[in-house]
Amino acid sequence: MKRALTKRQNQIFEFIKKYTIENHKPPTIREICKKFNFRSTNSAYSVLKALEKKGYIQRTNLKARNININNFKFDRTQTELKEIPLVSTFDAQNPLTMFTNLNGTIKLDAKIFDTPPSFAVEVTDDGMQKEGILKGDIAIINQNSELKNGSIVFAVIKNEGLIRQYKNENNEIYLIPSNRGYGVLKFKEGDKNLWIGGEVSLIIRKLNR
Amino acid sequence: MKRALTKRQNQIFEFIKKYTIENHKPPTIREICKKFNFRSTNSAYSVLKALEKKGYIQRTNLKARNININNFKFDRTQTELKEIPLVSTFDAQNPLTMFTNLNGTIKLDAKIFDTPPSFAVEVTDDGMQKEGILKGDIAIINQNSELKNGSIVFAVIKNEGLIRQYKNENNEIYLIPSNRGYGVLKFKEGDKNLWIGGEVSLIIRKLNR
DNA sequence: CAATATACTGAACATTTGTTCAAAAATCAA
DNA sequence: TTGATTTTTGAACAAATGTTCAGTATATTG
Repeated sequence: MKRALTKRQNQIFEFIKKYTIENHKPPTIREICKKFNFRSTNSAYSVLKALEKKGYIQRTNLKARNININNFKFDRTQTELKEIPLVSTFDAQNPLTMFTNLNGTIKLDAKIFDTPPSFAVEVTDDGMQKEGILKGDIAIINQNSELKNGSIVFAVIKNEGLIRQYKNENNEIYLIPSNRGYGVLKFKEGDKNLWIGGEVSLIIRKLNR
Repeated sequence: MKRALTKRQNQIFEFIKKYTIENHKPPTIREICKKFNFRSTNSAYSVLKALEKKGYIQRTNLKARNININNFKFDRTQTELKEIPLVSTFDAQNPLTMFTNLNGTIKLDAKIFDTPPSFAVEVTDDGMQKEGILKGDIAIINQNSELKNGSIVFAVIKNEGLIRQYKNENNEIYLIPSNRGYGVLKFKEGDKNLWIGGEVSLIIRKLNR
């Protein structure tokens, strides 16, 4: 059970939340001081320490604006949330433009991942149907995991995104569907028209849509 | 009209947006440098200046993490988390005992549900494989939704839990697998050995276990 | 072509920001 | 009351972060 906050601690905690919402970033210690007319930075600093001790925020030392507000007020277990963008436009030659037109974000319990995911994408075809990955599913992609033959990956071909099985043989990359109705795609390593976004680490399907 | 960005400027701009979404604060100049393997902080700094000049961001001098993205939509809606129990023992005659021996809990972003879910359960067989529900998946169950013929449900038969398609005809309940290797189960309505836990509203699958 | 913008390096410097130490007063619970 | 926690001050220090200067190189544009 989380310990209750004192009046002052709550004032400062509320200010931090408000500031973060309004400014898209947490305040610095001195900004807190200014708000509450503190003459010493330690006034705010010690309250931050108390908030951290009581589990309301998390911080890492020596970083500017490093207040992370814990979202779960009623939880005993410290749950870390990972917020990831849901991408909807693709460009193999400019993968980063994907993050311009977002379809919102998805928050996921970080503890269900071994390594943090990078982004989410909606599955657009039934090419991996036999693997149980269906059109309309949300695939969570891990951008940094090492690709092995057999990995299920998210690949962008020109302006289209696909989920396929990955195979690299003799500097040729094969994108293999599990469903016979779809063809195997073959690329030379380094082909500018192909970008492998990463490995699929999680599938989420909402039923009854 | 905003001037177009160069490739590099766009890469960095997109990184800033992604970072901000994920971390609820903009990156520092040195964090940008690290991402792009810049040896000089001025590499990132000068791009920031260019982005500002072209009207994509705004900055205030000498402040840490002082990047404000213009016209950027932040999803600041307070995410409500729903914590649901992951059940692992079943008893059709005493359904509530399921919640005594929990296998932990799962927290999910409430906004992805139309109606709040009741509990989660691990799928124990491949009886619904053709529906893309595989052994080992986590099924999120909605206890209160109305059952229709064709609904995918979680059913407890004696001490076993199953995911099946539901059909009620002439006061007989049929539990129908999608996979031929499994048989159709038939029960009289009111049979104490059968308890329908609810409708499956979400499927979560972790890959690479 | 010349001028301008872009893309980087490297090193210093200035400012902001976080941290620590010492201390005192106020508040609160046992 | 006593002791622990909280609240605040003040000063100094350490680390992070932003800024500037000088220089190289390439591409772009009028």
